[in-house]
Amino acid sequence: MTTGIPESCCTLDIAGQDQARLVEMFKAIGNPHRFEVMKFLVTHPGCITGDIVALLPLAQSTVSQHLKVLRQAGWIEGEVEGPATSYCLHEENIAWFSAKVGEIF
Amino acid sequence: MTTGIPESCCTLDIAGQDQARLVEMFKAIGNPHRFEVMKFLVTHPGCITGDIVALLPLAQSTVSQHLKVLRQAGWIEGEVEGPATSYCLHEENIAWFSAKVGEIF
DNA sequence: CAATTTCATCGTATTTTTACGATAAAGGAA
DNA sequence: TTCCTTTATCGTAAAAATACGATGAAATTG
Repeated sequence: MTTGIPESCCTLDIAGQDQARLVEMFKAIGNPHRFEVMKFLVTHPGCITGDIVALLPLAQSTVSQHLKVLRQAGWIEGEVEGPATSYCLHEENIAWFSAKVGEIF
Repeated sequence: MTTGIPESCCTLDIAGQDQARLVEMFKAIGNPHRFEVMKFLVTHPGCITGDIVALLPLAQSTVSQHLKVLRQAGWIEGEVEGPATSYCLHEENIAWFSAKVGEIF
């Protein structure tokens, strides 16, 4: 017996905490500047805030804010190294994101 | 010869129009209400605006606005049917999204 | 035709996001 | 210690997103 619902291109079979976490990741990466930061980190892992400030046409404080959004959403992680902070992609969370998107889309 | 850059969990190998389009899709789906609409459409393809209004704790005009955002980002398509509008997932665009995310993450 | 249903759009208020300059904290260099 | 570098945070202004009620257009109903 079938449901009568035609097959869909995706299931979107997700809910609760997982859904909220995924939506927050979507929101964080759904900004052109922040997406650029992510791209940059692929080829410049461990770079410091100043490198990212140089990349973007934005003030240092604004970049710092964008980095905070990416960090809180789980896309990146920052490590204090002396007076600087070095950033890397958060590989574990990105893998989670990739897997979830693969499951539901 | 290698680049000296350690392997990454993703390539994010995308640019230009494709990147802009993808970021806009991320942004549109990065909202809890809009994500719920997408989930609903999986199981209720062809439903009308009023069905979605009934789903969300929002005014009709607000829901209409969210539907517009999803439509403009390419997530859904609406078809006027008499006085109503019926909505479906935009399968082609969703397939594009899924493929792109799969490529770069 | 008149009344009703459905929904997109308009005008507007509120909230959130984005952006900047200034400041302060923390570490390294002189 | 005294500077200098680096960067997060604070305060605030501007822009964008979100939300609502009211209105009007379009199609169906009576």
